[in-house]
Amino acid sequence: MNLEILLSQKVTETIKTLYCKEYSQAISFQKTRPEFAGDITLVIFPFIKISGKGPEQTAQEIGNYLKEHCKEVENFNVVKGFLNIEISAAYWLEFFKNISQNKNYGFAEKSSGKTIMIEYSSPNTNKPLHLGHIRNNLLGYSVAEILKANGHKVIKANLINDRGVHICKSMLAWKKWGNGETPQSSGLKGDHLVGKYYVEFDKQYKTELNKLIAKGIPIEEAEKKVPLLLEVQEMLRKWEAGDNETIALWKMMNEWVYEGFEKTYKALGVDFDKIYYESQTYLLGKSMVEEGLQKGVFYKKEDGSVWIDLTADGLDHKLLLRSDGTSVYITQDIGTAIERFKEFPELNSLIYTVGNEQDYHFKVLFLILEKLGYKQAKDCYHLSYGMVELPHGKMKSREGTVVDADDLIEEMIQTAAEKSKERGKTEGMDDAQLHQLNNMIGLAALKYFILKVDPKKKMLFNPEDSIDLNGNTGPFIQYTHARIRSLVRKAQEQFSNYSSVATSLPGKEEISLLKHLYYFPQVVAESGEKFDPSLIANYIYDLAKQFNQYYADVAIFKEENETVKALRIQLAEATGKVIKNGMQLLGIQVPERM
RNA sequence: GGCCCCGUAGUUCAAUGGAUAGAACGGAAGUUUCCUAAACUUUAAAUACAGGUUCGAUUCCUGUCGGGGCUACCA
Repeated sequence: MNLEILLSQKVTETIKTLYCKEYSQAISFQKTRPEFAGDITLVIFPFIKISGKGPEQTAQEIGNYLKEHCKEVENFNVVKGFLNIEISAAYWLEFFKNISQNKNYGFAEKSSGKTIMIEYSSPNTNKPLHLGHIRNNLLGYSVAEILKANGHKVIKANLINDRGVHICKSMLAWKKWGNGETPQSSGLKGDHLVGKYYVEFDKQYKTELNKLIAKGIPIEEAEKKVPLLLEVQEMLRKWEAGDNETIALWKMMNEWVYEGFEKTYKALGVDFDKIYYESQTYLLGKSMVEEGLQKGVFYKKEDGSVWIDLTADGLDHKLLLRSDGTSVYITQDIGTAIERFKEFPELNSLIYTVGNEQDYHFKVLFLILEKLGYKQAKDCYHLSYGMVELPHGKMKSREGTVVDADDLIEEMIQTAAEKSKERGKTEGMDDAQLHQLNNMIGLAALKYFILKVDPKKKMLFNPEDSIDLNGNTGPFIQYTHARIRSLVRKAQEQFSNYSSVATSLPGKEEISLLKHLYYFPQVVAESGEKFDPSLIANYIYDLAKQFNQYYADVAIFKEENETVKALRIQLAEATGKVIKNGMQLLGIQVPERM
């Protein structure tokens, strides 16, 4: 049984017996700080009103009672208002027997019966992916894995932003200045080729804008009159009208981009169950605007544009349809959401993995869905993550201040390869194995670097210093795993008996590792509730660190007592398993040797 | 201007309202006849400022200062 639940019951019983009062509130425990003896700590302050005594005396009394009446409690000590409880080695041994037999330790055993759709990635098809997208993809993928581990049915969705004025910008620039360049003719990856023209558009736009400003036209007015902008708007109208030539160009360029994305996704190790295209959902959004108008939720201005008044909810007026009848971002999102409600009536939750710069957008979106009468609006959740910043500020695709995803992945693999070579511990591996290992290590460094940070917080990436491979990093954890596997291999060769059930009581060092393993299921559950992979990342790091300490302190194979030796090897093996399972939830693979 | 988020060692990150605020990198000093030194050990170094709430505040509230985002007929 779970230790906290067990002790909670005992404490409630204790209070009742000692002080003749019911304590109905939840009793909370915390981990005992390492500088004190004990495994788990009860904070006494909430009980002093009931006991009518000082914290130390209350703690003594509760501790005495627990020690006498609870066989799991071996001993206790009191420091100020804290009751530090030592759990018996016998309890830890029982616990260990359970986890070493459970292959999926930490993961939910039963289905929760819930279905959750998580949307992530959602790229625009006008430029290649950059570091910001990497955070999005890794976060979305990891949260999906974590939710599965919590017993939910998960649908991973990718909504491709394949249409809109930004897409037309790349198209127009290519049409004007591309001279028929293709991925084949240029040797460029498709998404990079298209991105090149997106940047080109911006460059030309600015040139034209400056010409207008030089003529003395006020900036605000000039911005709307740049010929290139008028052309691109015309192109969007043609696209929405189904103009053959425009559609053909659009299809061709989007195909280039998809081929490029496919490679990046594969390199990152992310995947999807369901792909949506905005080009196929925006019309539904438009019809929803009609519906909203009829219901009186929306209103139309004289110029024909459609709006919603959200001032009563503390927000602003929001545009839903342009005066020329074309749709905007939120129009499409309304359509997509409603389509999903209809397609998956069983959906318990719909999670959008999108950066926090869109907090306002999603607030508005969910409010509109609610006002349109969709009760599923309350099941929608914006998984809002912080931006990845560079030392000089935000990344901007148009201005070319981006860290390209493909470049960064390649660079990390290179760094890993150099380090592997330098260490020279991989002899006996053929080229393919070595390549696979370096891939694994390079990606672990990148993924862990991003996922160890609380998703809600913005994070900084400095391209000048490459991502570390030592310290609190993915490769550190991988290394610990490789060491453990090496131990286990050796045990299998030299000591065939090691896998028999452990019978030796764990010592102090073993218990501190066991305590750590004990918390894994709780961490998986909490990270699932909070949609926060960083909890798992930090947990695994602490576990690996603790194991390395153990490894340095205790010589496992030197131990003469066979049952003690067996316990240690099994403990190492269990630790390796938790590391592997935890890293899997982060989308990170761990090697058998490195 | 309005709304939202954030200020923790030199740097990058931790800390359900709990004990002496943890790590990593970088700095200083050590550990290899022993299971993988991508490791381990020791060490210096931080809660922007001012109030409030309480047994107790990095955490909650108010204000000041500083940073970022949104406030587009961009997405």
